[in-house]
Amino acid sequence: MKKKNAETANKGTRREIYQSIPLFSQLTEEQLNEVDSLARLCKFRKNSTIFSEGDKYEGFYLLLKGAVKAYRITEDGKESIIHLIKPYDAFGELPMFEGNPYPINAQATAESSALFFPKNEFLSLMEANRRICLNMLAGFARRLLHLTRKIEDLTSREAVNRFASYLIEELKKSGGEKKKEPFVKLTVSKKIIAGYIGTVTETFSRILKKLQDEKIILVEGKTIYITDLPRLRSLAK
Amino acid sequence: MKKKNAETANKGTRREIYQSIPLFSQLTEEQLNEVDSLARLCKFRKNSTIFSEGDKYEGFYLLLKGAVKAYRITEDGKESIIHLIKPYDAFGELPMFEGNPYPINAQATAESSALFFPKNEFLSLMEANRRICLNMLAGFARRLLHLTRKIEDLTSREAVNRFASYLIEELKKSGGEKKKEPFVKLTVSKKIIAGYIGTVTETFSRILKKLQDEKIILVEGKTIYITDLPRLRSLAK
DNA sequence: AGAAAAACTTGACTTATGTCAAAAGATAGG
DNA sequence: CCTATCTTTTGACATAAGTCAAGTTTTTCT
Repeated sequence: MKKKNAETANKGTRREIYQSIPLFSQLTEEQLNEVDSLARLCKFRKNSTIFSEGDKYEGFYLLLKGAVKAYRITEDGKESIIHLIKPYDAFGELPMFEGNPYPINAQATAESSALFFPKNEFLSLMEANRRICLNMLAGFARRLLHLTRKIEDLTSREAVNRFASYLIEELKKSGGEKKKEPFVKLTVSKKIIAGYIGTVTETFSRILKKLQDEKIILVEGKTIYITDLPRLRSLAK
Repeated sequence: MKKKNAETANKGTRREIYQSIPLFSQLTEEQLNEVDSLARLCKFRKNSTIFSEGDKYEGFYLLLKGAVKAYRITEDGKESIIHLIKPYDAFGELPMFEGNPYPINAQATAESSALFFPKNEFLSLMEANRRICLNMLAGFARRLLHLTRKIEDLTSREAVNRFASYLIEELKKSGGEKKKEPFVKLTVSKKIIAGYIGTVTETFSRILKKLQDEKIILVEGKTIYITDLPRLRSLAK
């Protein structure tokens, strides 16, 4: 069966995966083995819910493949996207330290697989491993900084600028910055991106059109070619 | 001299202060002594800069008295307020774990005093004290959650609603929720609050007027009386 | 392949909110 | 106590962006 294959394949390369994740970097072989012994592989079909706001907290996840959106539903029924989770990002670690239920919803926006780390076991591991504590603190600090920047974005700039920032960030992540014809492949729907940059699909659609008219980007389905990186940069400021 | 007085007075009550701060709660007497031996009392005059973006990281602060704003200046010269720091809040801890300079500016918006904890000494203390690590993780987690909510606010709601949320939060903090005539005393200028809720003074001024016209609040200088808490709550949703 | 459901685009309209300008109030220093 | 500075208010105006509605395109599923 295909699934079994994927699973064993993953097991073979887990070591490498762990080492590329900030949370577990700087751990010894032995410590990585301990970490690995806690991990449980989970698969999620597209659109399936991983956890919901208010669910009893069980532990956190480390995305291996696919895409996950972390979101909340506001009182007036609108969806607010907090985070777009990419492979090798951890999610759902926040409640581990305060005994509260999950504070947000997590849904797979594509066929995904993730490692699950159960709360209590992981906490014991942390008790014994200061390195993991410090790494996790560093990870939280980085995220706090990132959110801080996002707030800045939301208050001080317009949707076009926020999208420009988003594109450049994505470009960096994919390493396609230096190519002569840089492009970004959208891994999630435009609706989700719109939500993430804090606007609605209609406005997002108009932004794409405007940027195309000005020959800054070229949209072909889910691929966005950046035809004028300097100007995109200046929009992102 | 007056300063000396204040200093010794603070020293006498530091124990209580530490115990009321989440970061240091659950520490033993002995551990608190260690913490205290690192702390250095600092005074800041109104409008003085505590640290600036890009400054070499030295350590973090714990505000005892006064008020501090954490902010950044965006490319186009506008100020984006990230955090309004109140007594017993810690600030400037983020870079401790990654060796980067201060990522934001901190300025006293009133006569303030704070305890300073130097980075390296505090890190050694953390090495020895898992409890502090876990408490700090919990603190970071709480702040991440808080920022998350703030982002939600900024994207999905209007300035009036954000201000209603702000007022209710302040009311909670001051414990004046149950009084028959609840009120909030603004500790910072309206300009700063406007920035914090993501708008400009003019809009903020209009919001105050509108809420007064609707007999939801009554503004008297720096004091805001809440005359219709249920309706304010429904605005905050 | 073909139908049903999503996802996306486009247009017309409304509105919250930012900007500029000017005046009124409040505050602090000499 | 008075002047200079800073904060807050008010008005007029411009505009980014949300909403509603109706298409069009793409994806998904049988």
